Amino acid sequence: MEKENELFGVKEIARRANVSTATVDRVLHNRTGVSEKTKAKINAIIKEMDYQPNILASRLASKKIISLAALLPDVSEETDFWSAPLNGIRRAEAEMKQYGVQVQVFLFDLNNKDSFADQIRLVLDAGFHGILISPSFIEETRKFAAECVRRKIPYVFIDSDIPDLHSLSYIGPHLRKSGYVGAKLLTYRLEPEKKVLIINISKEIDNFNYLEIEDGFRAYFNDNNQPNEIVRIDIRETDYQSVARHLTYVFHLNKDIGAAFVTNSRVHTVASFLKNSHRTHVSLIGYDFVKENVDYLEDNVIDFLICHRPDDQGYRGMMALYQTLVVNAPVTKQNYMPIDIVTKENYEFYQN
Amino acid sequence: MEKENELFGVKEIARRANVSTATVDRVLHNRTGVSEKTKAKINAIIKEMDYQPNILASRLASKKIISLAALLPDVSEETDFWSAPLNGIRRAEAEMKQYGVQVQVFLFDLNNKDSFADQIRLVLDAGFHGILISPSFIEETRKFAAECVRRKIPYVFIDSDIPDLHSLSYIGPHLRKSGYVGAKLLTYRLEPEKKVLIINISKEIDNFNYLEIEDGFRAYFNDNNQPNEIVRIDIRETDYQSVARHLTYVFHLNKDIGAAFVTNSRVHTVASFLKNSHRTHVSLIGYDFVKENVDYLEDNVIDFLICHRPDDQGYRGMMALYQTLVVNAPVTKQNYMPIDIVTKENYEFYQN
DNA sequence: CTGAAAGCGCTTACAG
DNA sequence: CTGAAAGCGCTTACAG
Repeated sequence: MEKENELFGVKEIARRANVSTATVDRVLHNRTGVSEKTKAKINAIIKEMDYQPNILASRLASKKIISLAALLPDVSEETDFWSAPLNGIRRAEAEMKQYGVQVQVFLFDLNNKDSFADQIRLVLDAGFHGILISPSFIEETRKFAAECVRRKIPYVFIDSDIPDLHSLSYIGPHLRKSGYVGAKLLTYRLEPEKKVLIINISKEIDNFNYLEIEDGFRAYFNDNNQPNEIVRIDIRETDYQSVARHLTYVFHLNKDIGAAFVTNSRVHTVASFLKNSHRTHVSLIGYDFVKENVDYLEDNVIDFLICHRPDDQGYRGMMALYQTLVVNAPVTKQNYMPIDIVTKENYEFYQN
Repeated sequence: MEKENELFGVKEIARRANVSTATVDRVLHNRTGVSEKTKAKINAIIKEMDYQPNILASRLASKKIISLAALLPDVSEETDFWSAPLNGIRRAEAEMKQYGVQVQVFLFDLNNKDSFADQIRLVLDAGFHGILISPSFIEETRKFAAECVRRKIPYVFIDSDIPDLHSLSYIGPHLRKSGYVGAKLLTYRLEPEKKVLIINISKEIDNFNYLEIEDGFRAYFNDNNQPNEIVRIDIRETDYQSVARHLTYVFHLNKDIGAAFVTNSRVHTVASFLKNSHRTHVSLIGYDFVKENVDYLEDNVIDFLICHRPDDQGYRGMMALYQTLVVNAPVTKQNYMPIDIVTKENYEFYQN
């Protein structure tokens, strides 16, 4: 007598199709070596059953380990911002380890384009199954993306996006909107005759991110007919002395600056200047939950910090790779993070 | 010849202890029927190996399904707030299904204490392995907790906490700090001679949550020597007519109210009143990302909404139960959610 | 192009 | 108190 009860999963498919489970497995994973005819029959049954593979069993049986790489800027003296995404990546790693997924982290120097290119080489040569990358330099990233496409390796961008590069997913802020939010906060209590200062502190001349933010910032002024005059300054040296020198000059030229907006995490340098020069009445807004900035929040020199959940970016970036490579589930291409507003009063609950 | 290569997991433990894997399994799960001697020997080996069980294999082999219950207020005409935690719970459910975990949701009427008690009965009688609950009514929750403790069922509170009830975890806001943040935002551009209005709209007279929030709100005024006079009103009927009547009266008595703070999600009712009575110059802050409130954000009547990631609360609440029951990992007892500030400019990215 | 058999690391009756 | 054996739902050589 044959077994009467319905079997589960691949066995049931095999029974119905009158083949072995090995053949079912081949079809399930699009492997070669199955006749079109049996393939069609099996696929029909899979559809009919609305078969959902048991990932537990799959990962348990498969000895193949999946290896993911994460390519991020190193934490530097200047900023520990990137420790947050790294945390998120580690969190994802812990969860995925169970499923036979390994994670390797590669760090580069944000002030050194060559180190970025070098690490890309390393990652590419090591043959990872999926890659998370912070696309800090455009041209190098472009080459990287082309190579990944050629090798069919999925890759995810976090923190900033370069569109049209066919990344599996972008996970990070909508920078333009983020600048828009900055402008709202900055003008919320600003008197109409006061000037507003946009400060851009960066060694990279052509950083597209800051331009996006500034664009959004200005858009808010237009959309809301804000009368305030906007003054803008680019500072190419990031050390305190240089920043202070430039700011002294700007404040000398413009007596009535009521608020300042810094387009990145270097806002603490400006805070330091404002404090030293007794200008803490100037509203100050900038980016990122890093220690130096939080200290100036605490000190009432920085009014608001805008943040984009950096740890979640790392976590979700890795999970996006996991979703494609392990679960074989679809992934959203654009994942804009919330634009969080951090103040002296709520920062203690922000980081988890 | 014996097998030379080291085995993995339970097999290796069994080999070293000279017992069968069944016995190892018994020790691993604290089951009865193992002599103290072998138990000690096995435990020593487990420790020595720093053995980590493979949860995949465990869940796959075990036919036992784990069932979790979630007990939440139903979405009502008044508010769809609770759809967000429910979403998070569903998200958790989808992830846990793989591991043989089932989730069942029980809904009660927030305006009906009896329905809360009824659902508690149902949940308790059904014999779930773990329970997530929104402890909306104190006394009933107290009884519920006692019963769970007696039966050794872990339970998690979300959204609001009742301390000293031995819940596995609380996941939700620090209400006092949340009120504090509200005060900061409310006073940020408030002129010193203006009055501030605290509005409490709730049928429940003794709702401890609102008192916590108000306490934090007032604390900010003290800590920062805010000169503004605070006017306070309790409204026991939640319909628009009643609210409008009360507010008309308060605004009649106090000509110089510059800002209003509503201690819950009914802020949209106040917004509606302010708009209808042409008082939109009054700054307005309240709670929760619900449709009606977002509409008034969009309309510039509500200035800020404070939110505590309701979907994450549901998700993390279920995950806490999963951690104890399936992974057997420790769980943080207090999980304060971030106090998020939502504005017209950033709300579109808030909900995911 | 296809299948029989072993195995992933656990758990579960069942028998003693 | 303990163990042999079967099995969870897949995947993987290996053989044909």
